[in-house]
Amino acid sequence: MENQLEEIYKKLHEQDYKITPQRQVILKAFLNNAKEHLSAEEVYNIVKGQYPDIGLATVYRTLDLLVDLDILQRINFGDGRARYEFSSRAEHHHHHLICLACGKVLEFDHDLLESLENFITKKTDFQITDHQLKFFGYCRECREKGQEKP
Amino acid sequence: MENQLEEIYKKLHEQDYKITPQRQVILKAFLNNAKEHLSAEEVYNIVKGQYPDIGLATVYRTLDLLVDLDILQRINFGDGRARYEFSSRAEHHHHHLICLACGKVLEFDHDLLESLENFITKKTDFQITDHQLKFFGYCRECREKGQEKP
DNA sequence: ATAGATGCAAAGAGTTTGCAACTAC
DNA sequence: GTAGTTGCAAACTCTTTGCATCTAT
Repeated sequence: MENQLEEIYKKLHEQDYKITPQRQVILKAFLNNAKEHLSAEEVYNIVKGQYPDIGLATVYRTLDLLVDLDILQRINFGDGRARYEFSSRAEHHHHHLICLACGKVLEFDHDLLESLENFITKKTDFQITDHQLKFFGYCRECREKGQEKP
Repeated sequence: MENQLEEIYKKLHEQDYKITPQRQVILKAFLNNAKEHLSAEEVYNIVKGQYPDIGLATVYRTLDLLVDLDILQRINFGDGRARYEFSSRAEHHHHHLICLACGKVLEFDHDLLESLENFITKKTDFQITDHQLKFFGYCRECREKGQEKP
């Protein structure tokens, strides 16, 4: 986990990007909240604690950079804002279970979509580099606490 | 195809929604462009031809209504705007192949995700009602016309 | 007749950008 | 020293909302 940060710094260095304190606190926010899917605003709020002068624009620019460098992956859960998680986590493929009642996002590990990818590429000549599989439904907690949403 | 419209009108009637000319032209826009994944603005531009006084807000309100009634399904392809397709098409499940170079969205028919849904529900106690599977990559045309994006 | 629907303009939310000041290298 | 980065505010894009007017039933 700690040398994940070193590797990222190295990657930034190699591409002549500077390792600014702002970028450091943003990366640490993701490391410290590895189970979350943080939005730009959530990152901003976390990071303001350690670096109060940071601007929201810097957060957006850093997130864009990290996505370009394939360090973060941008995901959209349909709640009107982009969310981010480490790409390295996406490599051991997991899928997202999005609760339609409370909006919570659970994860489910599952690596068996490669065969489908190969099949599709064979059939359609579309070269697949990545996939995202989302399931929508209702989590146990929401089903238990009343049937507001069946 | 034509009685699909009748069914939708019936559904609107049953729920005491009025069948206004604006709603009619919007629905027809989707019927006439069944292969597209139209955005609100695209619908607006199509529909202005037949009904020049229509407002963009009406398009948004109608799309919301049709999503609520499960006639349309809202999809997000990561291009910063919501897109829509008939839910009935989603029922015979197909997945979206999104080209990272040109943004084109191809489709691939495939119905075999139910077993995975059942497996996940069993494992996690998350009750799944729907899923969305997107593949990202490069279409043949973009691969052929130069390797701008490898 | 009347509940619901519309068009317009203004407001909101999320994100991007121009620019002068700053800083990691 | 300098190219790259930052914070701020303004701009932009997509979407939603308030309200007076209109209309399908």
